[in-house]
Amino acid sequence: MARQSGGERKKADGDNEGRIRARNEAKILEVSVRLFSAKGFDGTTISEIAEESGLPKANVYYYFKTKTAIYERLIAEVFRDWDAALRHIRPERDPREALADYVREKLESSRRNAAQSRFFAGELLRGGKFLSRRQRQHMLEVTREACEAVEHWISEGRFPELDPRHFFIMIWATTQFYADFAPVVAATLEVPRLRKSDFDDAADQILKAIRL
Amino acid sequence: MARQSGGERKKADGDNEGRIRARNEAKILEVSVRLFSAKGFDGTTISEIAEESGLPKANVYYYFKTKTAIYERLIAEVFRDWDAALRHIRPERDPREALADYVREKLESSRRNAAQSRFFAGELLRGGKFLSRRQRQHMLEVTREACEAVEHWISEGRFPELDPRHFFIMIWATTQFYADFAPVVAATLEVPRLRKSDFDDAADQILKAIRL
DNA sequence: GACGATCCTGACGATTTCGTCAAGTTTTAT
DNA sequence: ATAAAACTTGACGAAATCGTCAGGATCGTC
Repeated sequence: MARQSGGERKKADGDNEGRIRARNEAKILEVSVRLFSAKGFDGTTISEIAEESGLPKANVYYYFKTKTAIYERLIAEVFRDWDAALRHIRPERDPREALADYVREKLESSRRNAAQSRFFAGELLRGGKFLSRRQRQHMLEVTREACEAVEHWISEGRFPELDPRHFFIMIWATTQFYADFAPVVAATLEVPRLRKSDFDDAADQILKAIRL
Repeated sequence: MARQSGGERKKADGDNEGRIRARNEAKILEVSVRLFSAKGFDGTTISEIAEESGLPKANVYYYFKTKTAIYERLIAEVFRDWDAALRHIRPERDPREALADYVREKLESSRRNAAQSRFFAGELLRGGKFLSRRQRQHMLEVTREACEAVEHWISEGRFPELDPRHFFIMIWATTQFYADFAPVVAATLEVPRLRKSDFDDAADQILKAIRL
């Protein structure tokens, strides 16, 4: 796609060209991810989304054909960044450093996008019915690659002899937990609300707890 | 089978005394926990619960005043067993053994009661709004006690110097993950469905991965 | 065998939700 | 200026849901 290069900007005297759609869709999605993550698919109504977006309901339907369309769009968006942090896991890197970067980035991104993270967790908890075959396939491939990197480390004796798949499951579970179940974590840590420093502590503790 | 205890029988020409209520409530709860865990509170309808219970809807309302009442009852039931496995963590035990027992029991119980586990996870994911103050308090106390045991081990140099609270969060997160996000785990392990042996492997790998 | 308690049930009403529509307004391009 | 495209909106219809109710069926006990 990316043909028709050269001048992307047209006239654009003000700065509105197709902007209205972009702005309104963004607003709807932003509100939706929060509501879906807090109340689930069925618990969220379009009227509510409309209200919190500052748009009349019929206008929401102008931008999205159905409630499911909004949900699917969100899945796709969240999924786009799913494996971002995993890119740190590469065979040529130092295992310790790579892992530290990975854990820190995963924690930080789930902290920053807590609503997205919870939204996605909720979807997976229900079995991930909205995930397309293509998306599942992608998850699988990325995981395989990361496992290969770990196996490479193990073969060189730079990493403990663990099943990399279980190892990654452990890391995912833990890093997700802090953002997704924040109230439980906060209660456990006996703080009113999780702050960045709690996430930093988490990263340190996780890395320290794992045999490396 | 083969029950028909020693002195259990009352008069009970048949064996119905208050049994009908017990049986029907149990059936309703059993169906509900499955449906709630699969579709959430709002996504589950009373008609559906009725249908799958083999009862007419009005009859469900005879046993439970509202949908919320069913949900709250389930929370209470699931919560009753929440800390069962934690009882293995006691200061006088050997840390390694205690932890092994704990991890194994937690994994096994979430495997055996997957629907309950997912149901509870869903509730916590949404912020645990249905948990009573008393229940939260109980969680906190039990956690504190377990942390004290770990601190005791640390003070004797029998355990790595970790923050026990983060440590337990890590264990909870990981053990829950296998049952709650079973489809993701199965995909990662590249098996069609998780079996008991996968959970056993998980326990071994978790215990092996943690620095002890 | 009768009588009170427990259990069962079809039909119903009030409300809410999704999604549509047709008619308006604003923006953009020529 | 003008016409097409993009956007906005109040009102509406069909369907689903929660929870109720009044009366009938069964059960347990004397």
